[in-house]
Amino acid sequence: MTEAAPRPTLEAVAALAGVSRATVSRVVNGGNGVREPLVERVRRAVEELGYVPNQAARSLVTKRHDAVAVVIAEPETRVFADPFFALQLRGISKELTAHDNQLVLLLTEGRDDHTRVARYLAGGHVDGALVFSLHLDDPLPGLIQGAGIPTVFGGRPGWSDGTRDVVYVDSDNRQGAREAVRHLAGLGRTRIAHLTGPLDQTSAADRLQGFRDVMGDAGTPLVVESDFTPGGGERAMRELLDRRPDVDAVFAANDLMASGALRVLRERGRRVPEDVAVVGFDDMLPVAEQTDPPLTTVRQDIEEMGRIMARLLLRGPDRRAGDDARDEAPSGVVLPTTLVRRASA
Amino acid sequence: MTEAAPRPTLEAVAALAGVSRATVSRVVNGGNGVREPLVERVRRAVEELGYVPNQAARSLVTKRHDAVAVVIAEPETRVFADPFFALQLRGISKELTAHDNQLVLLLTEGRDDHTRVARYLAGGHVDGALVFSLHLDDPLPGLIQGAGIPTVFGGRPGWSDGTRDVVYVDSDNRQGAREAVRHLAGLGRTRIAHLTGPLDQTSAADRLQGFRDVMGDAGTPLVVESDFTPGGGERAMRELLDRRPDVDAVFAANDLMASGALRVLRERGRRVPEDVAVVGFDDMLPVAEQTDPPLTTVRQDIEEMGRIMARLLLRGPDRRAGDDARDEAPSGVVLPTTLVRRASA
DNA sequence: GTGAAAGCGCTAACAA
DNA sequence: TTGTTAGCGCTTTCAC
Repeated sequence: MTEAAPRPTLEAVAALAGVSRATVSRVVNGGNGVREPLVERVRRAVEELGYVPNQAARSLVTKRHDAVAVVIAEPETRVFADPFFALQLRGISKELTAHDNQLVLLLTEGRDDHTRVARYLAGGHVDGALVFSLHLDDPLPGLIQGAGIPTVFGGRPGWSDGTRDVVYVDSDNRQGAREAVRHLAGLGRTRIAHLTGPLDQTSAADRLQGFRDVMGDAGTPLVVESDFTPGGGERAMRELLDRRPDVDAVFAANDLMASGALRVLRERGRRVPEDVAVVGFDDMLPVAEQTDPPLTTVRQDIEEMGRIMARLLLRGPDRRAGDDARDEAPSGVVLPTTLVRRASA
Repeated sequence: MTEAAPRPTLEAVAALAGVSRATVSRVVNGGNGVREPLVERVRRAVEELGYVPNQAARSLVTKRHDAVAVVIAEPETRVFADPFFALQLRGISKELTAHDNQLVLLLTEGRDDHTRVARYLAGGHVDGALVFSLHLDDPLPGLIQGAGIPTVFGGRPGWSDGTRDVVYVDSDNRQGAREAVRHLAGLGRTRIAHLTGPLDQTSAADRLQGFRDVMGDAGTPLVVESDFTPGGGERAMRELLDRRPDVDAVFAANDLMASGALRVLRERGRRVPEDVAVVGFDDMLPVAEQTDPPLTTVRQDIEEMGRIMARLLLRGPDRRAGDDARDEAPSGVVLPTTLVRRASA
C-alpha cells in the first residue's frame, strides 16, 4: 500500500562513494580485485542508501536468475490435501535455499494454465524446473521441454515412448510393494488383496506390478482399482469385502486409502490385524501413526526425494564438460523404501 | 539438461516480419493500433520463431512483474503438515492466476532466511507480498515493510504497537470460539474445558478470548495451553483428565488437537459425545470428517481467505486516487465463521 | 586496480 | 498507423 519509493541505483551509490558504477558492481558481487579502502567506502554508501541490486537488470545481462520453478500439475482438488507434495516441497526448498536459489511455485489447475506456465518458463524467469506430472496423458511435460530449460521430474514419467531422455527421481515403488506383500505372506496370510491407486500414474502402476510379482495370477481377482483418497479406500474396501468376504490381508497403495480401509473394516466388525492385516504405503506420519491401529507401511523418504531433485537440477549445468561422457549423467534416481512395522500387520 | 538454445528476440521477429521492433512489441502486447494484415504477419513470425518475450527486459522498463510473493514464516516443522496453508495457497493461486499473476512462494525456515527474503522482495521480482507471520515476535514483517512493497497479511498481526496500518485478512476467531462454547453450554454441559493453541499467535489468543467471553472466570481452571498439533492435543487432554476428571466438554482450538483429544478420550474409556462432548475449530475436512466420531467444529473458509488476500493486494495500487479518502481502505477484513454440527457434540 | 563505454531485450515517447 | 530513438539498471570487455 505504501507508494513504491524509487529505489537507489548503482549510479547513486557510485556517486555517493565517489567511484564508478563498475567498481560498485564489483564490490556488490564479492569485491574481488578492488582495493580495501574503496571496498569500505562503497559498502558504506550501499548501507547508507539501502541499495539492493535490481534483479531484472542483472538477469538481463547475466542470463541467470538464481531461481527454480516447481511445477505441480494436478487438476484435482487433492493437490495439497495430500501431505506428499508438502514434504517434497520442504526438501526442495531446503536444498534451493542452501544454494541461494529461490523457489517459484507454479500451480496448474487445468489445461488452461498450461500455456501460461510454458510461457513463464520460457520467459526467462528461472534457471530450471522441477516438475510433478502425475498422469500419463499430461501434455505439460512436452510443453516444458519445448521451453528448453533444464528439468527434473518428480516420479518416473510414464510416456509410452521410452526414447526421451528425462531426468527424474522416484521411489522404488515396485520393490516396496513386493516387500509389503511378502510381509503379509510371511504372516501366513493367503488371501491378500490390493487396493490400487489411479493406474494412469506410474507410482500406482509400479506398486501393482510389485504386488503381482509376488502373488502371480493368484492375486488378480483380489485387485481393486481405486484412487489414492481415503474415500476411495473405503469404497474399494467395501467392494472387496462384498466380493471376497474371506480376505485376510490388504495391501493398500497408500496410507490414505489404508486409513479408509481400516474404517470400513472396523465398521464391518473385522479385527485388525487378527482377522485382516493391513499394510499401507508412504509412511505419511500424520496418517500412519494415528490410525487405529497404527499402520504398518512402506516408508519412502519423500523430503529426501525433493532434496535430490533440487540437487540434480542445480548440478546439471556443471556437467557440460564432456559430451561423450554424457552417459554418466543419471537419467533416473530411484530411492529405496523400507517397511515400517506398526500394529496393523 | 538441454543446453539453453539462444531464444529469439524481438529484433529477430521484426526482421522476419519486415516491420520494426515497436510494431512487434505492440502486437505482442495486445495488438492495439496495428492494422490487421501486419498483426497477422507478426503473429506468423512469432509463431515460426517460437518467440517468447523476455520478462527481465520487460520488467526493467515497465517496473511491473505480474508476480506476487507468498511468504510463509514458519520455523517449525508443521509448515505444511497442517492443511491450513495448503488451502490458503489454493485460494491465492486461483485468484492470482485469474489476473495473470505468478505466485512465488518463499519459505523461511529460520532467521537466517529473513535477510534473503527481504533482499528478494526489495530486489524487484514481485509487485507485492502476501505474508503469513504467525508469531508475535517475528522480525520478518518489519523487514518486509522495509522492502517497501505492498503487503497483505494472513491473520491479524499481533504487534503491540497498534499504530502501523497494515492490511490483513482473518477469520472471526473470537466470535467462532464463542459460538462453539455456547453450543456446548446449550447441550447442558457445565464443565467446559479449552485446549488452546500457542498463545503467541493471535488466532489462538483470540479463540481463548472467545472462550473467556462466554465462560468468564469459571472457565480459567479448565484452560490447558497447547500447540495446535495432534500430539499436543493428546498431551493437553491427558493433563486435563488427570486434573479434572469431571470434565464434560472440550473446545479444542483446532481440529488437529481435537483429533488428538478424541484418541485420548477413547483410550481412557470416555464416550464421545455422551460423557464428553468435543468441538474443534477449522473444519479441516480430511481431519474433521474422518475422526471417530466425526467432529463438530467451527468452520472458516480458508480458501476464501486466500482469495481475498490476493484480491486486496492486486487492487491495492488502484486506490491511490484520493489520499484523503484513505480511510476507506480496509485495513482488516474479518470473515465470519459457522458452526458445523457432526457427531462429537 | 579502476573507469569508460557498450549493450542485454524490451517499452514508450515522439516523429513521421 | 508505423518507425525511430532513448533509455530501464546492470555487467563486462577493454583501455588506462
